[in-house]
Amino acid sequence: MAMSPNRSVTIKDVANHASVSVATVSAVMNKNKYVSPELAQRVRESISALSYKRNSFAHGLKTRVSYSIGLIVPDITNPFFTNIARGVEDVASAHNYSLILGNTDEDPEKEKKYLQLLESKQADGLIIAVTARSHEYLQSLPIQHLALISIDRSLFDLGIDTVMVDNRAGARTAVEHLIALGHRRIGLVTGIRGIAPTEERLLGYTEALEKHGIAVDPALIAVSYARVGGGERGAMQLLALENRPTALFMMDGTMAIGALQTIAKLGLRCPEDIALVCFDDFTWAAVMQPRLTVIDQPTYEIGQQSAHLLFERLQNRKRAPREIRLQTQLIVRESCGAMLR
Amino acid sequence: MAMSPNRSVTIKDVANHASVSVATVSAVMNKNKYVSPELAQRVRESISALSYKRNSFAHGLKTRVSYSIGLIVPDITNPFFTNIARGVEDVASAHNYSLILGNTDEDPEKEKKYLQLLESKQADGLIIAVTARSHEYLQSLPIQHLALISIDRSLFDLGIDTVMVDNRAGARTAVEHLIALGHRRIGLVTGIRGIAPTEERLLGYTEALEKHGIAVDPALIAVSYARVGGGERGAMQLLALENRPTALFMMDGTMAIGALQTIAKLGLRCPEDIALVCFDDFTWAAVMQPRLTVIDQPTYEIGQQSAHLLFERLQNRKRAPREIRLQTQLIVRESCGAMLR
DNA sequence: ATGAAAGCGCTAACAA
DNA sequence: TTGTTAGCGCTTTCAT
Repeated sequence: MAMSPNRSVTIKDVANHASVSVATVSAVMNKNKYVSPELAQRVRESISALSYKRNSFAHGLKTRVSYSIGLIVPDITNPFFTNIARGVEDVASAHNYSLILGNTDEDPEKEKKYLQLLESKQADGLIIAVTARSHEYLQSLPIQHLALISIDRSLFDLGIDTVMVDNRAGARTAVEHLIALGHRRIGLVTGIRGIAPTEERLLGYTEALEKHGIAVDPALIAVSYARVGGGERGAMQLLALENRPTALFMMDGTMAIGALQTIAKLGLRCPEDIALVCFDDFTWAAVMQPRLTVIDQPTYEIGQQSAHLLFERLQNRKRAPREIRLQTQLIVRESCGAMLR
Repeated sequence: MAMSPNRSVTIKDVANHASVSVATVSAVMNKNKYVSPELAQRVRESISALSYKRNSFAHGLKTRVSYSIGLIVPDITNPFFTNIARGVEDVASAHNYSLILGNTDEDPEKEKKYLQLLESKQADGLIIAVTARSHEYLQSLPIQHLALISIDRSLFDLGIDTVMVDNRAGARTAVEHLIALGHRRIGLVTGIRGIAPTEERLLGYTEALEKHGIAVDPALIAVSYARVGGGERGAMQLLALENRPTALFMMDGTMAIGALQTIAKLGLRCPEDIALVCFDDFTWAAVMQPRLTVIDQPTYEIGQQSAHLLFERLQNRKRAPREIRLQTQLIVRESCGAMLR
């Protein structure tokens, strides 16, 4: 597609300009051999005079390192992943690595496509929130080449470094908070099944109910997807019930927005008629109506830590896989109704 | 940093496996030469049998195209840029290009660093929201190599394709809306100076006031930066005035969040005591308190269009530079006080 | 219709 | 201490 542009400055040009060999130029650039101060100086001057920049194709062809890593998430537009991306990018950039971004929309086919792209680009590493049942692709990857870090979803069983949140505890906390507030019929709107956050939060929800002797009513569990529209749909399903829940636990922040809209559309009030708690905090949570009670996830840290893990592994391929579980935090605001007391 | 991994499958392996020459393999991959159907088939089988993926270093070294483009924005965490990124990524991905992301935080030094990174990575193109006065770097870039598209901020004067919004009209609309609502003392909180959105919106603000015979009061203009904290600070500066404004026009959505918080902190109500209009809409605008009256920018489209422009230019380096101005849209909700009537 | 081989720009082993 | 050169995997001209 792109037309071939004219030649740019090569290491040979620098060598000629400084009247040294290309090996010498290479040596000063990589500081991996002794070069006399005078020559080194001359080379540096030529480099800046010609504003030479190393061709990373040639460099990578030789060394097999690309100085770039991938980040594959379902949707960068979800603030949860936006903040993760920022965290990853900040540490990648500090290591002089560049970040290649991909959105899967939870579609295994798109995931596969990005994986192949990154493989052919020889990315040194990859941080990925895998889609549901995508493990077979991962297995077939030349994993020894690509340092792999799983985020949000666990691949620890496959021996892959993982950074995620304690979903079960988070969900338990949320539901117990609602129970403490007197709720017995607590509706749950989940994201897609088959990914760790959904399954673990589901478990936490169940545990909390059982612990307090409340039977789990399958009718109160709506399976949906992590978008505003998914929240609207899931909330609608539950609130349309004859014997509708008095509280809603939404598994994702974007879904909580949707739930709020559905509640309003039905002419109900939150928290007076329906209490609401959700995962994910927002920068603007304080100016929402009602102000959301949330299970806050340390999003930026997830990004940071996963990138750290990645660079660690790049340096030591054989260290044992690690699973980092970050803690969530209940932030009580208005939507749960606690302020009503 | 990364250790050298073991060899992967090369074109030579495929050639051996299919008992043909590497030239033939290359020909079937690139479909640029006649290859007999039988050989082509054999090659294709070998490729998938060995799950061969072309080494993009070698490919790029030869062809000088990297199939990757850069996107440099101030902060991906600002929803305005998040949506742009999604738009860019979607079309890049459709072209089998990958997207390299960078955040500048409006710091010209960071911008320079990314520019160099992308140059050495031989990115085929770059979509950038330039920082204030960064034009000298851009000039020194081997622009003939790198297709450049400017977004949000204009570089059209430099002959560079530009996609932006009609800031002046947007600001005028916002301010006239406030004037129509009876406001005379309209405070303005700007982002950093020296970038087109700030300067053009400032112009629109001034024009609207003058058109209605209202003198521009410099005390009502606070210069700040596009973050929640920047909005808090800017709003505080204006609301602390003895003769404080009755309405606030915030140049950015994140700043509007900050303004709302400041208004609340001062014990004022929006819109009853202070009316508010801002640039940028949010997915969750409908569930904010108050619901924000905004000048909506077509963020996703900015991303899409800029990427289209980029691929267009990649195909035709010499077409005349184009400036695309997208229109904004006033969305009247509660924060302006229009609903109070 | 297919293959041999040069060469893209760089690194690193080896020579001098 | 510095330079010569092979070769990374691919594309493409030129032979055959």
